[in-house]
Formats: sequence, structure tokens, C-alpha cells
Amino acid sequence: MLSYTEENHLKTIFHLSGKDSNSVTTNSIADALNTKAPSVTDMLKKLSEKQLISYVKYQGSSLTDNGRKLALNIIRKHRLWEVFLVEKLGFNWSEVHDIAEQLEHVKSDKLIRELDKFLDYPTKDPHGDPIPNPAGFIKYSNKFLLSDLKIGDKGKFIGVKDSSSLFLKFLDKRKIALGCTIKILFIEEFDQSIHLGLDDTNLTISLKSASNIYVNKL
Amino acid sequence: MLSYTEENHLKTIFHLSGKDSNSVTTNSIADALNTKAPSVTDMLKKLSEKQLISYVKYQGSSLTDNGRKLALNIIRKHRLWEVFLVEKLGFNWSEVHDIAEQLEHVKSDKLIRELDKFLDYPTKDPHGDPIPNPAGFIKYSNKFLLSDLKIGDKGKFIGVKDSSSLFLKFLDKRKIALGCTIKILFIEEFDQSIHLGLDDTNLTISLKSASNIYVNKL
DNA sequence: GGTTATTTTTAGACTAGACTAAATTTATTT
DNA sequence: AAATAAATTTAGTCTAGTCTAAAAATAACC
Repeated sequence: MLSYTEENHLKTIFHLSGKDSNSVTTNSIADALNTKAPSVTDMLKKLSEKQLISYVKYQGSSLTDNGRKLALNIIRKHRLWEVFLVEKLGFNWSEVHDIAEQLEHVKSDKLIRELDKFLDYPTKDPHGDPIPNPAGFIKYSNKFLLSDLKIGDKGKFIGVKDSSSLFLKFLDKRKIALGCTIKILFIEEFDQSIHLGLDDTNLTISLKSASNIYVNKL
Repeated sequence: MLSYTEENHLKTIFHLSGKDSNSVTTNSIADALNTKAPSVTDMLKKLSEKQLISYVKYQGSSLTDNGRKLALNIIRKHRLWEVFLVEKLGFNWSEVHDIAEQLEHVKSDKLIRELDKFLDYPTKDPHGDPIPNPAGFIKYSNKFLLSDLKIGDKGKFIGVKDSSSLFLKFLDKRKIALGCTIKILFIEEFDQSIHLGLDDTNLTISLKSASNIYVNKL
């Protein structure tokens, strides 16, 4: 049985590792969890003992198959609860992260099975992120960051990288919603801010914002 | 912000106090929480400092108005989640307690408001216990223990005292369901076991079982 | 390639919550 | 009302998780 803190470390290592399970630095975990490096080092040793990560002193950590499975199970729970909050309780996608952060730690396999059924087996959360299946398999889409597209490219908005409430409200205000089509009209040389075509309107967003938006290239 | 453990102590003190907020002993709290007396003593001091209970050394503890309000809020959450689990996710009433025990600690006022609305403002949980309103008001029904009725009395089954999974399954097996009418046919002198009329069948239950069943006298 | 800077780990201390064993207070019994 | 029993608190220890400061390892730089 994993503790709250162990679960959070596994989840964070997964998120920082990316698709191909790269090794992750101690400091990056500490930053992500709003904690300090020595606390993380302690936890890394513990998770390593439990064979959930492979950890080499000074060299970083990566999930074992077992650890990855557990991480994906937590992420599955997080995302199912997010769907519940938005679809059933009428929350805005910008409000659900912190609550799901708590709900994801509730322990009951049956609860998640029944919730999944109740929600009719959703495959994506409200931010467009894929929901891992019960076996811990996750389907990555061939997504790109909006900031990596070139002038003239078109993309379909499928998700966000940073799902902080602040950023999601930013998107809401500009009517940038999941599923809409975005065309790169022009990129400012000076600061890489991007002029977009969005439905019938044009707008400009910063490089920082564009680096938080995932699209499927069209 | 209360910790998980603080919340559990407040809740337990409320449950042990009964309708008229009697003083509660340290050992009874320890028993209810499956912990030891010294741990409880520490917590009592802490809750007393926070003015959530009034605690006199060696004399027991009782909730302050503030503590009672917080306790009722936790109970409100617990019972709303139980309704959700049974009504929406199809759980049996015997399975929901442990899960609700976890869910009740999730912190978000809006979550509970929306859940309440989603469930259409229920007033009782699946075991027949009243759900406190958001202000911390709880409506007690004039309930009796089945074991306190006399021969010839009739009652409507409205709730259980001990909602352990074991006892609820016991009731299910005997088709004793919330809302059914129970008549006391005969009480054995030897062991106070009770012969009941239930719908069109008769059965016998022990004093211990009868002491766990609440009825409204008819 | 040696020096400096950065990252990471170790060492040691702190808090919340739990425990056991011993001391103290209250209750019971005769 | 003294002696015994039971309940409760105190004292001291333990674990998980956190931190700061110092030491060690790695990376970066000239």
C-alpha cells in the first residue's frame, strides 16, 4: 500500500519522464512537488527499495515497469475524476485539477471501475489528455506544441501542457476551446509571439502560451 | 485547516456524544478509532487548544458549538458520498462505508455543493441516517432501537446503528430492508432473542442484532 | 586540466501522529 | 475509609515526512 507522498512522487516522475521514460533529476521532482531536494532523495531511496524506480545516486531516476503501472493507475483515477467533475457536476475545466489531486488517492478498485462505467468509459479528460486503461496502457496521440508549428500550418487544439487554473482561464477568455482549429498566420521575429487564425477571428498569443498548447497537425 | 486525524476525532466524539452532546471518555474514543488512549489524549489537548472541544483532564470531552459544526460538516460529506455510491454507482449499502470514510476528507466546499445538487438534495443516507444541512443542522427522527420495543409493538425499519459491512450483509440475507414493517411477536426470556413478523414471514434474531436496528414506532 | 559553479546527497533536527510503560487520578469494593 | 481496580495522563520512543546546513559528486568554464 503506497502512501499519499509515495504516490505523488511516482506520478511526478512519470509526468517529467515523457513518452520514452527518460531519467529524471532530483531537483526537477522537488520543483514539481513544491518540496526540497533532500526530501526527494529520501523518497527516491524508498521507492528504489520497493523496486518502483531505478535510482542511481547523482544520476537521476526512472520508473520500473511496476512503478510505471502504479503511476498510470493514479493518473487514470485523476483523469476519471476530472471527467466526473466536469461532465456530472458542472465544473469548468479550470477548476478541477486541485480536487482531482485529492480524489486520485482514494483507495478502492471497485470505485474506479464503477466510476468508469458511470462515465461511459471516457478516453480523454477535460483537458484532452488520454485516460490510461485499467491495465496501465496509455494511448499517446501524435501531438505537437503549437509553438513548434511553422507559418501556414494548421492544427486541431487537443490539449494543454500546463493545466493550471490561470492558463485555462486565459484560454477561456480568448475562446480557445478544445477541438477548435488554429492556423499560424505569422510569427513575430522579435519575441516569437504568434498571430493565429481561430474560426473567423484573429488573435496574437505569446511564445509562452503557445508552448502550453498541444495540437494535432492537420 | 484540520488534518485527517483531527477530523476523525471530531467525528467520533460527535457519534459517541449522542443527541444531547454528552461528555465522552478518552477510552471510548480510542476504541472507536482503533487507536490507543495516549494518542487520543494528545489529540484532545490539541482540539481543546483550537477551541473545538471542551476537555477537562480525567473528566472527558464534549464538542463546542464550533467543533460540532465541523463534525456535522464531515458527516454531511460522508453521507452525501454514500448516497452517490449507492444511487449513482450501484454499490450495495454494505460496501460504501469504507470508501465514504476516505471521500469525506476531500476538501472543497464547491464539490459538496455540486454533489448535493447532483443527488437532488437527499435528506437521508442509504442506511437511513439524516444528512445534516450545509449550516450544520441535523434533523433527528424519533427513532427507537428494535430491542427497546415490547411484544406486540410494530415499527418501521429506518436505520442501523452499526453500519459495518458484516451487519448489513446479515440484514440483506434475511431480506430486512430499509422501510419494511417489523412486528415483535415474542421475546425469549432466556437470551432476549426476538421473534419478528416481517411482511408475510417470521424470523428470529438475537438481542445483539436487535440493538443495531432503529425503527419508528407505529 | 584545474578551478569554479551547480547539483545532489548526507547529517542532523523538527513535527505530527502513533506506541509502550510508568505514574497519577478517579472509581469501586469491602 | 483504606485498599484495590480501572481509567487517564505523562514520559519517552518510534516512523514518515519535512527542513537547513554542510559535504561530496558532477558539470561547466577558461
